[in-house]
Amino acid sequence: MSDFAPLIDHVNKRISLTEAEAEEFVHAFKLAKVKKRQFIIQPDFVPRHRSYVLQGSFRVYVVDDKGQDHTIQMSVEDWWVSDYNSYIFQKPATMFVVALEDSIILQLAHEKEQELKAANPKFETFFRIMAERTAAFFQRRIISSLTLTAEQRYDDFLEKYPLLVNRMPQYAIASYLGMTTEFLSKIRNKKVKKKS
Amino acid sequence: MSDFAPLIDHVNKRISLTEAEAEEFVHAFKLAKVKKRQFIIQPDFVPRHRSYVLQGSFRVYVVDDKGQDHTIQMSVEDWWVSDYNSYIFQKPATMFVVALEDSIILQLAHEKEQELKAANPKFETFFRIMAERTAAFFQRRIISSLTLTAEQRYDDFLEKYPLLVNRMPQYAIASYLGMTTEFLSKIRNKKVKKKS
DNA sequence: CGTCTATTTGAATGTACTCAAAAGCGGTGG
DNA sequence: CCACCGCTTTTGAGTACATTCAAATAGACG
Repeated sequence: MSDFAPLIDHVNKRISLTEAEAEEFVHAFKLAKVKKRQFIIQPDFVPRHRSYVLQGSFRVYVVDDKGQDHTIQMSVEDWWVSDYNSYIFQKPATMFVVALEDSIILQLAHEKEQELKAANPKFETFFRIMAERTAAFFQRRIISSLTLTAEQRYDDFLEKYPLLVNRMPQYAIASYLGMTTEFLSKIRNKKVKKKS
Repeated sequence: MSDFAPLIDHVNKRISLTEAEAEEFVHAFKLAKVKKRQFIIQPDFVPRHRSYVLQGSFRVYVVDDKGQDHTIQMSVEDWWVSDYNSYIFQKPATMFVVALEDSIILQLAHEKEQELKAANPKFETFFRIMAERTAAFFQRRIISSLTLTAEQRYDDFLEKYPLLVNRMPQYAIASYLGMTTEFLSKIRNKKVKKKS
């Protein structure tokens, strides 16, 4: 039961549930343990779940024609993780989702999500709010990629996600911000010099 | 009444409404005519509506520190237009939304939207689907900005929105794709030469 | 401790930008 | 209906931000 407490809190921040509703909601989820370096989503397979991270961290990335990979999302505790497009539309994934540490997640199967939404309009509201926030989040990222230089994007990232900086590998952050690992390294090094 | 037909069709593609529901839905909207170059959203004002475009076209853009503007969205018939973040969270806008042609829109006030969602779970579902598609759309754009070169992004745009290419000014397309007008002009010119 | 992976460093290169000026185009008024 | 004005697009030269490639160093894990 206590495994589900963080998820219930998470949902209650967005809509307010009775105890029975909370019970019903979390009951749709399945606890899963994932080892470091294990993939929970791979290209060409239809993602059957979206997952709420209880413990650990994940990286979502795509690989382009040249074999370079680009981080689409990083997830830690209290975040969700999936190949958004593919999960929502139940199409074959185009992304990899890999655990960066040993992790524990709560998985919601796509059909269970449909049942929840059909069963109670409150749940429908919850997923609507989730989607809106996701869209808002993505849009902010688009704006930052259009308006900022590589160094500014990194500064922005530092400010918004100070905790992620020390937890995620450099190459993940660099490719999330749309630059090479080498260039991010140079930016960081320049900053260290400036401070002294 | 027939003014609302395209909107009803639009909604019915995503959820199915009875006639009475369709009536109730569109009744929340207000028809507005907008002259070319007129702004329907400006920074610092809280956007009171989101708008469905019946006729005409709009450009949504932000202006950065250096005074350069970046197109966030372009909208034509059967699309929605707003400053997404600001409308959803009812915060002061950070974007400009301007009519590129004389246009006709159906405006939905934020409080009316809340009433619709509260009145009928189907409407809640509709807005959830809208938000999901918006998020999916934004994510595709993030991926293209991370993985493609300027020329590839333009090719991609040509393929996805052949109709917009001839209707939108070059500078709008260029800044939507994250490049300068000059550079897009050079890309286009290079293609013309190749063809001959 | 040794191996594998991640990060740093440097030099050469490239993609896309800046700035400036010319050309093209469309709308408006005489 | 033409001529002009303002805005958009084109063109070119010089430049900058960020990449590529290669090699060295540091760090993590078994």
